[in-house]
Amino acid sequence: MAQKDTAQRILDAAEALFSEKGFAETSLRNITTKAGVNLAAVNYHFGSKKSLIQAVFARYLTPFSEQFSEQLDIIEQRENTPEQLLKLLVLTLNKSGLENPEKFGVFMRLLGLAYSQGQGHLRKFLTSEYGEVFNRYMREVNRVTPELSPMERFWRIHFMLGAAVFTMSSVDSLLAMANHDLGTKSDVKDVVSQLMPFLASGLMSNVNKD
Amino acid sequence: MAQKDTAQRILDAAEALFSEKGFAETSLRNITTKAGVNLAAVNYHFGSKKSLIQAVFARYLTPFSEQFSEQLDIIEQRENTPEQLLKLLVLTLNKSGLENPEKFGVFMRLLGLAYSQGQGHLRKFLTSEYGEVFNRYMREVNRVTPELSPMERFWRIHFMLGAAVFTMSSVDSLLAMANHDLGTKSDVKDVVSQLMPFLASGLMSNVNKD
DNA sequence: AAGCGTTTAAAACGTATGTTTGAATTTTAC
DNA sequence: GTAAAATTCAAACATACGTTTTAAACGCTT
Repeated sequence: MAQKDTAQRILDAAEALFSEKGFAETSLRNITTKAGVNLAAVNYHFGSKKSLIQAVFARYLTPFSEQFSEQLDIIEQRENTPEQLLKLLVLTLNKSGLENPEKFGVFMRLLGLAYSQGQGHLRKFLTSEYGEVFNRYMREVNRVTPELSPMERFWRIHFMLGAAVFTMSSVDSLLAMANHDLGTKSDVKDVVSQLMPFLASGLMSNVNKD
Repeated sequence: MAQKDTAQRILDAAEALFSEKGFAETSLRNITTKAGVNLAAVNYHFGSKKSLIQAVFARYLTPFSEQFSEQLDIIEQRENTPEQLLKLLVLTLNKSGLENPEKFGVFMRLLGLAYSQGQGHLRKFLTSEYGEVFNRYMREVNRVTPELSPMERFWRIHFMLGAAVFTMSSVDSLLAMANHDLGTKSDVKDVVSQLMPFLASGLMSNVNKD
């Protein structure tokens, strides 16, 4: 293959621009210019803009879901706490190429976009491709929260998802704001370590734990 | 004025389409067709698409922020609890034309879009127009959570914001999903009454309250 | 080094967008 | 009732988009 990394360059440029401006607001000309490749290269390597969007997600999610699946094999065979289940998530994120805080923010922003700008084709692609692993995780959540009614559990999960995705989507700008206004020097790790007890506390709200 | 409600019809159509598909994905031709008005009417009445977007937000936020400001006048002169401050928010929402659960979902979805698809001009418009009221509310939050460090408070507020906006953005489809899967008959009111203790619990996580 | 499949390149295509125009129409005001 | 102003309308404008096309350049195998 001549200059094998053209597809990679496109993916890099696309994910950066998507996470900054969204899918519809990012043109193929934007992407190819930033990537330093010809306009037609996108359609040559990926077929269409839609497929490119899916490929951007797949590059993150495929290694993640593989790692996650392995971890699920383990924890499915032991008793766990809600905190452990949360920790498993961030641990797996760190193990699948997302240890870089910058990459992590980009990924979460893309995840947020998948929800807010979900273009139909993306929703279908994600659930058909990664739905099974997600369901396995949810089964574990059920196991560790037997005190919650199905309705309570359903909504609290979504509250948690919202807090995580929403905050992490703009974690860089929020960090800049916080560090400026409060004179601190926090980073993404600090935010995550604040987020987890928040989520755990919300999930177990009104549940007597002793 | 000839047929005074043309601007209103445009706003109605625009807010519905924006909340469904986002700003960039909604064309002026979409909007004017749905509104049953001429294409040029948007530019005649609002000047541009950007101004139309701002007008859609203003129609909700201006009455809300007025109501909210009055409520702040009251609670600023007494001691409050975190729960009361939360309740004040949903109470004011109900008092400013958002008591209709359907409208409420639309508004929250727009709010989510303002974050994820924030087009710059929107961010500037919102902070310059409603920033002051927001700051007054934040000052009250500071007062009722003296146990929290500024950093803890900052992040927990954003976690709460995320949980609320994210969930309420897609509250209709989530409700449909929940009611179908769990065989329940919940509505938006029920979700809000589940959300509030979740948020309060997260906000006060690790704070000894006795 | 010749040939062949793969990749890049420039250009054009068709379509859709936001906006502007200028005339027709309606409403308002006197 | 008529002139003036405000509004509607159909049409065209210029621009940007995703995609396709055709030819040139490249890399590998023989």
